[in-house]
Amino acid sequence: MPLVVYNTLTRKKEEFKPLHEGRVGMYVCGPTVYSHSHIGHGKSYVSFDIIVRYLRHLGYKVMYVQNITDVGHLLDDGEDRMLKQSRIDKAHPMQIAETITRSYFEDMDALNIVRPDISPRATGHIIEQIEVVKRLLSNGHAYEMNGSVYFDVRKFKAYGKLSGRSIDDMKEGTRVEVKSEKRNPEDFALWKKAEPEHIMRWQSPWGEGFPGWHVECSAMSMKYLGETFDIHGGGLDNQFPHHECEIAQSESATGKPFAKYWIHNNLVTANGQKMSKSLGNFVTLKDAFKKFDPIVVRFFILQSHYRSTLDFSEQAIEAAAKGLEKLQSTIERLRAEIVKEQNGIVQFVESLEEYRKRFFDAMNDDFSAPLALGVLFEVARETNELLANSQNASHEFLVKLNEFFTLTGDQILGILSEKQTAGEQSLEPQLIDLLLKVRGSARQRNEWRTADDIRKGLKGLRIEVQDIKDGTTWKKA
RNA sequence: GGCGCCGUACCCAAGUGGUAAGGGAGAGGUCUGCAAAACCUUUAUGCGACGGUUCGAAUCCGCCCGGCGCCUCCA
Repeated sequence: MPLVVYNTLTRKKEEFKPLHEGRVGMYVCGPTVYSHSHIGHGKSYVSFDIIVRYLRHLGYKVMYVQNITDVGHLLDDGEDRMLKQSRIDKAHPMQIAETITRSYFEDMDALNIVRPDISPRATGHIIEQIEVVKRLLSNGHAYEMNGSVYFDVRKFKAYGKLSGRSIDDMKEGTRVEVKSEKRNPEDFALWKKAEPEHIMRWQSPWGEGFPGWHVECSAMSMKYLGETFDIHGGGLDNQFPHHECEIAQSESATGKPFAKYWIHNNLVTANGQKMSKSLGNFVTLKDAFKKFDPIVVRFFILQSHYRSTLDFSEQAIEAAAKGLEKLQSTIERLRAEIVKEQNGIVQFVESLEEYRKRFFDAMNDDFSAPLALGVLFEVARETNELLANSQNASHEFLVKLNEFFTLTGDQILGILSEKQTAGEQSLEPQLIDLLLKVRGSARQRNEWRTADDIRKGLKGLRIEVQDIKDGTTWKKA
């Protein structure tokens, strides 16, 4: 089964075929850096992380570009997001941008998200953006008005092809306000004239100003990936107008198709309502990490498909935490067992190859991580069964199993990291082992009080002790 | 008003024409000094309601009910 992806542009699943053999150019809309990321951002970037990891697993050389928006994102009242935050925090907008950018990467790293190859800042690409605007002016797709430049939407016939709407449909009931400066209300700003009090300003052929929000993505994606590239991703809430406008201005500027595949991830809801900064019903990743391991958050996100909404609740994420723990403890036991010499012959009822096939079929079907996870749980159940009678297992098979989990759970899904290699053995585990040895002999003498005290004491230090068939294991809680 | 999505067990969530994955919670059991883990068994004659197409529908079509998203701030 070849990889198929759902393309928003065609509204159906298509076989994935990159423009250039073996290579994939991928651009994903990054954050506007004015406040800390929340679970919704987590879902978005975890989803695209899976896509990048999987494409790389398939052997594609992926160039992954994800922008950082630090200028030009305007509010309803026309104020720049960054400027508004800088006024609130009494800080320079670039201070905010820097702080939040760092915070963003911190959160993404915690979620075990592979960093983009390039994270271009909008303010670092003013020249490139001006170039796009100039091209649009010279070929008649844009017009200048009092120091601002607007895109003439009526000149781009295909406007609406991504979001499936027509300009005429949008007229009724929209929030579009008629600004006298624009020829048509649906036109959007490519470049805005800076008022005297506006701090973020750059010199341009049309006077001092700043770029519009949409143009940064066109300029930066084309700079690093070429005028036509493979995948453009982003949140569903950016499908319109942002992505529609990107297509309009890019294709008008170059005369070439922009992105071949458009991938949109769905949103996180809380009590059925979209989690968003403006609604204020969001949980920041930093807050979530105080209660849950970041990998639990990642796992929670992967339990639903990227194109489905995911309803966030403590109950749901706690259930996820337990599920992940089950999976992790299976892997831990497997890896502990693997170092022992084993001569058994017993394997699974269903062959590992069958499971492998089901896993990759799931991933090939529009990156269905939830289905793939289901397969991992089934393999884990069989593995546990095998390990319960470990003398029956063949060493060779256990190694194969470990390879399977490493490839699928660690490399592709990013939730089952390989145990830290014991390069620098710290004192801690040695002390714990020593303590457990003492406890073991106490148990042999039926001194249960001592044994229980040690177990209780270690639990207080967040170390969980478990007695198993031939010995005692421990893990950090 | 326009465009679009969703409704599957107590909770989360796959499945998009062949007879309901997976996780959590609950119940019973095996193992066990106790605890924990693990394993086994069990929990939806039914997928919002009603019609229709079909040998066969959660899946396709129609209508209705309920929820949500976008329509120039959002991942």
